[in-house]
Amino acid sequence: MGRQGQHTISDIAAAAGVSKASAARVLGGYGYSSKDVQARVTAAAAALNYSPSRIARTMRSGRSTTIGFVCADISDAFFSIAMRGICDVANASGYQVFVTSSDDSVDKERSATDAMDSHQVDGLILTPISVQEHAYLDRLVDAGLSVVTLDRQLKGSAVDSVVADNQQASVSAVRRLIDMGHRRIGFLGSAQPEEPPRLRRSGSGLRLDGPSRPSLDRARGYLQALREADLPVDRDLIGFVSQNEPEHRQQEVRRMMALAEPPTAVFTGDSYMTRSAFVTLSADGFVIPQDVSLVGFDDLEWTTLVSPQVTVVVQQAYEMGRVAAEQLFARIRGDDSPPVRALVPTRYVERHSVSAPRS
Amino acid sequence: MGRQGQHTISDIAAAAGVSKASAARVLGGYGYSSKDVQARVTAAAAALNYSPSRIARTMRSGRSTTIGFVCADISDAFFSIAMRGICDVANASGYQVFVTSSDDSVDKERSATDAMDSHQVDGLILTPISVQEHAYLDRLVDAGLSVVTLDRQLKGSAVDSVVADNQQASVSAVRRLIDMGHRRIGFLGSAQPEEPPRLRRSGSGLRLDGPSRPSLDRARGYLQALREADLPVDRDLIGFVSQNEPEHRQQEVRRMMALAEPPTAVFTGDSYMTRSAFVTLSADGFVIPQDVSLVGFDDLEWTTLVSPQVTVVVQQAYEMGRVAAEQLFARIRGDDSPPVRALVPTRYVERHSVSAPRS
DNA sequence: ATGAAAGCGCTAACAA
DNA sequence: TTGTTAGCGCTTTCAT
Repeated sequence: MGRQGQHTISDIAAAAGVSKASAARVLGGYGYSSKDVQARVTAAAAALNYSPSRIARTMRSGRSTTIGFVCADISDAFFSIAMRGICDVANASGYQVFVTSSDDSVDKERSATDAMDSHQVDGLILTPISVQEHAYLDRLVDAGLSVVTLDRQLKGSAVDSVVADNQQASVSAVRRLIDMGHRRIGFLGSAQPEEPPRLRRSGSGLRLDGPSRPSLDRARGYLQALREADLPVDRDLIGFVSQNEPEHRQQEVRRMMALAEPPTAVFTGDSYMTRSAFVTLSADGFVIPQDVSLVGFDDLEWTTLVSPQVTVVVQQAYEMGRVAAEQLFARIRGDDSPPVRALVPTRYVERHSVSAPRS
Repeated sequence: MGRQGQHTISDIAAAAGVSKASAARVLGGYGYSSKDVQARVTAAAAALNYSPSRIARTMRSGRSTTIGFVCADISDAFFSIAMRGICDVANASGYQVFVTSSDDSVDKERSATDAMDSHQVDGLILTPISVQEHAYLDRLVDAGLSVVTLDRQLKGSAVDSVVADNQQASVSAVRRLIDMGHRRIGFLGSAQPEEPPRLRRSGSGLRLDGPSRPSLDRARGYLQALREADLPVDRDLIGFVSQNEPEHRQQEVRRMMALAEPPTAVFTGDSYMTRSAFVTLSADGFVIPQDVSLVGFDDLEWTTLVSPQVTVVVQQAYEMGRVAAEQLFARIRGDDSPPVRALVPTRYVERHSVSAPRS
């Protein structure tokens, strides 16, 4: 009897009249054992309601059958849905999963990953804050830990990543607006304060430098769609709001709509911006879509309950979590093929916030 | 060097020129050690970037510094927000937390708790499916595991629970409607298919038998408010919809509004029912609140974005998770006072879906 | 096919 | 105050 009255493998072995090693072989499902021994051990385990100590197993084997998920904020809808996908895959393989929120703080992220490492997780899924600084992660990877990043990709690191097809999704959404006749289309997105977006002239248009990030890739898709349609890019029609200055979102919407030539359609790069745009436009008396069309990112419940219902590009959060976990388990099982960058498709859901521009 | 190139306490001891035990005392922060030894061990640990193996520590000490959270569905807003509260408390104490969704399946709940037990969690927070059958939980509790239930209470079990002040919140909300002049108030709630609510005549009114559950306690609050105001209880103004028949929600709203004397106000017992009521009433041409007032439970984002904004009773999910974790840690630290039933207050947020009844 | 024995990294008695 | 030693429960050689 070990941990608080639980039976140990020695109890089972004794009850079955075999050695610890034989009992372990049957219970662990490895090595050789005769039918007779199998039956006796199985019976003894059932009779004593035996459940192996995963801790002892981890200690000895080095594998814990646990993984970790470190995201910005588990109470955020996107992450909690992705978490569900991760858990479903993990649980199906007998794994348990640890979760921690990093609040977009590099320190918290670091201590979370370190803590999980000290619990010897077999793998880690995370949404890294900084796609630039990841030395501490590389150290874990070098030490043999399997890592998959979700929603973001590390720059210059050889870990797998799973992201939505952000740029292509944005190209399609903006192209759709162009096809309907819009010529002045605004883009409103968020930006990481630490790694602000840098727009640069490039020939006739603008180019967006820097690493791949959902917010930036969506802006890139916007620029690409304009370029492909030979439409001019107007710097005034592009707005980035720092994530730690949410009060600026409304200001940015107002600035854009107060332009001498305001946009006839607005494409927003994330759910917060979509919400701000919808609320601000409505509050300021703009009728959607007659006065201005709106296409947003992410499919939150409210987008179907307001009037008009909002046309959105949907990120498949559950699917992204599922794919990330599948990829992680492939690595845990020993797959050592080159790093992959999985693109999870998005869906364009047309509702009622888009129409052709007024004459 | 142990687990994939990590240093062990022996490495630190050797580097510091002391015994394993001394190094352990310094690193583990227990027992006696001289300043000199402390300094050398700390320096060695820092130099070698040492991080203790929590697995080995758990093995030896029996405490894992992990807890588990088993909820119905981690992608649900209520649970993911509660999870955040749990994590914040746990992480502040150096604990990691496992999460699993049970999908309201007794089998999944059972296998999830068993799995967590085999990982030797120091405590468990869960939202039990059945408040009646909990033999397997009692077994874990008897074996010394600390357990706190969240949002639901086990009937006839001595474990701590943390729930919203459902009945009182409902009394207040319904009383507010009564004070505004409403006499015919409808109640619409959800019910567990396995443990359906049983309404029974009791004197002049109706009584609701069965265990304490959020959905039932809210209905009880509704009944209590009517009773206290000496208003008659009309069975037709009470509707329960089974959770696995969501399509019946709309039917129930329509049935009630089609009554010869329809309600002038509706109180809904959960977020799903609130949503259905809002959508159905709007779709059917009822103007809220002129034709019918609406008070809902839970404060989801959409309730502030629709028109009219919905008056709600807010459950403080984060706070509930926080309180549950605090209680759990008190038990883990050895508190053996009698079981507590913590009531987390709700907030009544008046918005624009309520007014006095028409004449 | 089975058993004996070593040992994963740490903590906790105990001895010095 | 410090060091020695014995395990926690399991897996994994290595013999048999």
